[in-house]
Amino acid sequence: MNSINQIAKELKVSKSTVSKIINGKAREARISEALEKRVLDYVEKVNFKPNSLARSLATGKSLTIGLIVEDIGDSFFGPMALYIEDQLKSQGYHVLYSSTLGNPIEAKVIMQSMIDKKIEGLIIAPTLDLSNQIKELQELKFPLIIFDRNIDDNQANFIGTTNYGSSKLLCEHLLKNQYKNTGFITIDSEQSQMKDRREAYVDFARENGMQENILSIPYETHKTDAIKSIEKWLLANPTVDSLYFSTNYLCISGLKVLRKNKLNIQNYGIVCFDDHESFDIIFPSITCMEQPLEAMSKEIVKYLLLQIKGKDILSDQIEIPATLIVRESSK
Amino acid sequence: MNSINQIAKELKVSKSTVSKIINGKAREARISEALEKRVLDYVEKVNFKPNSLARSLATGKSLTIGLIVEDIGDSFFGPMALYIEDQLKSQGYHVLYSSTLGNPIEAKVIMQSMIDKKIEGLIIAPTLDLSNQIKELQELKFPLIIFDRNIDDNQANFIGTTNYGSSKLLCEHLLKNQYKNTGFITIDSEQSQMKDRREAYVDFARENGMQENILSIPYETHKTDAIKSIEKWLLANPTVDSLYFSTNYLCISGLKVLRKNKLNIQNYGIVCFDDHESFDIIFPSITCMEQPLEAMSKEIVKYLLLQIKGKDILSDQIEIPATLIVRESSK
DNA sequence: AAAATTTAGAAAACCGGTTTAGCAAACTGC
DNA sequence: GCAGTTTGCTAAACCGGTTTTCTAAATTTT
Repeated sequence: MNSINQIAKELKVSKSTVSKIINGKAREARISEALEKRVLDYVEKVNFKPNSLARSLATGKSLTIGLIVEDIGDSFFGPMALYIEDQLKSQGYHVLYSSTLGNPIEAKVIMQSMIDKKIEGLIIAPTLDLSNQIKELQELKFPLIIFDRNIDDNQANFIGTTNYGSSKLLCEHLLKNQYKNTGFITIDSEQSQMKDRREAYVDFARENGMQENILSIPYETHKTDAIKSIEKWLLANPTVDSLYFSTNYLCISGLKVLRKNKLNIQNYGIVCFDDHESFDIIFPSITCMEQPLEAMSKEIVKYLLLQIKGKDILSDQIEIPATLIVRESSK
Repeated sequence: MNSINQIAKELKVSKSTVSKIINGKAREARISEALEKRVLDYVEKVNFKPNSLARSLATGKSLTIGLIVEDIGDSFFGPMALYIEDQLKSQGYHVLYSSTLGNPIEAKVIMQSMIDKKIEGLIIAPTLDLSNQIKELQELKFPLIIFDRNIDDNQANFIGTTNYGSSKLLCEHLLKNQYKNTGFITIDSEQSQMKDRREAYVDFARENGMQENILSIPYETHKTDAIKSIEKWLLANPTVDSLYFSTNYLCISGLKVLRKNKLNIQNYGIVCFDDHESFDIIFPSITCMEQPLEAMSKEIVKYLLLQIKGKDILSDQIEIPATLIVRESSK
């Protein structure tokens, strides 16, 4: 390994001189072009790369951003992470990411560990129970973006989609298509995006004198045997004429149930919050609200950089509209 | 912010003493229990967290692993990343990840940048054209795992699935079910996993005197308008009685084409390499080879840690069998 | 031609830790 | 009771950079 010290020794110049030249500050440090060239040539020759840990320690800049999601393998967070990374990369930043799997204890450990690593900003889809940690960071004026789901009484920058409004649009869409008794299948989560979707359903039902049929599946089981609960519930609620799934994976579970029980999918109106790769290849194709992934990721990066550059913490709460994609399942 | 220096000054002890106590080396450094307690209490009180950049610089250990995939938003790499992260986390490591999107130039930049950040090991699904960089690392005895697709003449540790063998099994499966003229739809990629799958198809066709029908879609277009090429090709090859898609997203594109053209999916036998969430909710459900994601990620982490701990570079080439999942589409 | 500036680079301090060497006091052995 | 050890801790060197301060020589000013 070669260090700036060795180079200095080899060339019989001072390490500060080498440092300045490497960082393109030769002119302002009034270093002769001859020496500059000599150093740069040598650096090139031995393929010297400065140790970025040392550099970060000295400058206080790590050029690293933390990204904490629920599950990087998920069809929402995975693509979001890709977009975010792509944009941050073009600004010279690296991404240190981690998945919480919804566990607040794990989330706290991850946050602390990232901060210990001197990340310059944090983008987080918070688990429940993270308010204190987030507020601490915010008081320290630490660049911070909350996304996807909000926390109570949030003073930090938030970026997400219009969960309440879009959820109502989905309900409305079903009613317009003559579905008058919608079942709402969701997970039992107090996360804001889930609460908003549910509230909109409830409000809509009340406003229109409709029956409220809600299946709330415990959060922990949602990806394993949610199927069983849905099955039981569907059989117990034969009068329901349409189904609104609050997430795409619940919808997929629901579709499996319908297939398995040889229930005719076409007898139901089906809508879902969030799109999925499979929704337009199956029959009937599934009507859904498509979240604005790219637009959200752009705002996230934009606001984070504003905070980092401006050293001013922002508290804008931004909701980008989702798009209703009408397909066969709701006709 | 508080540093070890400030703590030392505050408590009027030497910083080396503080360092040793913080690192649990009080006993072996023969520091009295009284002093140890006094320091620990103070550390607790001011909530001191050592600067991990400084620590890494001093110790040469960053406890960070680089993970380079093609696309973190993909249904193969996303879940793989989750598994890998999860296991590395339990060993105290962090993950610095990045997506190449298949671009070798980008890949090189990412590799260099991760190395500059003093990662302790690298897990990479290489793009083409990365042999030199990889060999350099390997000569430096740098802990390194190649996964998913291999590189030519690889001397480094490789972990993937049985692409050739499993591909043959898929062909065999179709033949056993009386499909005698299979079309193979793939991307025009020289990556090893793709080459292996294609070769198996070609070999099988020759061994059984079957016609070879291959559609090779240019890599760049594969996720955007692959659909058009598939459409054209299908219409131009009416005698094909079955379709073997070399990846799940190609299969999804293919299914869209079939639907769009009102071609009866059931007239074809369909198989696909790699499973997908949607394959058992659509009709007909799709027969596929399921890659052993969890098993592969376990081997990856196991071997990487062996290299890191043992300081011995391994060159085992490991292929974990994929599982044939028979569904309706091939009956 | 002496004083004041400028030039070109060296030296030193610092970032915040770890690690090795050093050292006075207390303890042991004979 | 004095050398040899052990104890308990401090001081200094180091990791590999950046940044501020310093200085000798060259130039300019007056």
